[in-house]
Amino acid sequence: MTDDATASPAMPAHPGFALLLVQLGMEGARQFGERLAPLGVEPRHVGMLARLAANEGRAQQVIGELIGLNPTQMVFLVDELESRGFVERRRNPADRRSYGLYLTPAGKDMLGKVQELAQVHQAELGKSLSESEQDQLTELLRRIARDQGISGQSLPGIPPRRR
Amino acid sequence: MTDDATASPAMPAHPGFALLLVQLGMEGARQFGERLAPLGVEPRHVGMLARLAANEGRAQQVIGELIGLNPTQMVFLVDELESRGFVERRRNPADRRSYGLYLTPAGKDMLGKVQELAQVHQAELGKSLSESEQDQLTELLRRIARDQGISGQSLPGIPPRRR
DNA sequence: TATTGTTATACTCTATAACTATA
DNA sequence: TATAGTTATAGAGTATAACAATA
Repeated sequence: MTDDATASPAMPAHPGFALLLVQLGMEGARQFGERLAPLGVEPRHVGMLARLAANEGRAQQVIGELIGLNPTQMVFLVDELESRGFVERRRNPADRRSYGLYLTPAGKDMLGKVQELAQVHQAELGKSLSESEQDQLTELLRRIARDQGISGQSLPGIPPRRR
Repeated sequence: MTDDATASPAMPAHPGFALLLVQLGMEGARQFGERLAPLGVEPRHVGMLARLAANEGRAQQVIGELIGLNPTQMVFLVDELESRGFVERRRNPADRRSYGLYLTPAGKDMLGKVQELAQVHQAELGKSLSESEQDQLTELLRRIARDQGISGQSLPGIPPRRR
């Protein structure tokens, strides 16, 4: 484990919701990653694309701060997205040290596809529950997330800047 | 991420339960790891201890199979637990190539403490919900876990043997 | 020859620090 | 000198393959 983002409260026959959350979170992430693979992107790319869509034109390191990635990590991630044609670096004429990051049309297409995929993924994951049960679940999880300081903008898989 | 067990379905203002599960799973695991730290153990040790308690005396590689760890990983993990005095390797007289693994009294103590900690952890995580809401949540998550083939014995953080 | 456990090796990831070009 | 971005380097983690002892 990296920062050890993995845990296993001891294992009773009927696990509590804390252990279930970890198990389901990891399994869900894994499945989503598999669904993503045919599109030629990985989970980390998706988080970046989504963030970029909301912050077009801002400098690389500024966006890195928002996501919780250091400059080095940003370089590699943006390199990957640029080589795939999803992101464009444009020099800032006012300060030629910095770049503004922009989604290309292909990047926007990809983001749209990914969002569709996310819906399919969630439907598959929740197939055992009725629609109203899914709403219930969502509501309960949102309450926990809110009280744990997890926003809709928090990116899983990208550790928030520590210390 | 490792096997990239992390995902981020694109990020709407009101995230669905699939994204919430990943976010909460990772955050919960992280918090549990922090609670564990003062005891001198890490999440992976805990999963191992729990598995061992249910399989005392079986050979190292047999238990590794159960958990989904290869022989190399088992050596390191058991080394760590042995150096902490929680696990004992005993030669099998019938087949002197293999060891049986046993929890020491200290190991059982530690497992007990960890289980208490897990309860505290879950109480903290669920503090925003009433008791009946927590039961509801647990029930909904169990249904999903069952249909996704996740057993109470599945260890998060230790990828199940693939292929 | 096959199997248990161990050690050695290579590969990936991550984090830190050094470098460049602008300011 | 300070900052944006990049590159280089070192450490941790993981996976594969070679190895010694026993069967």
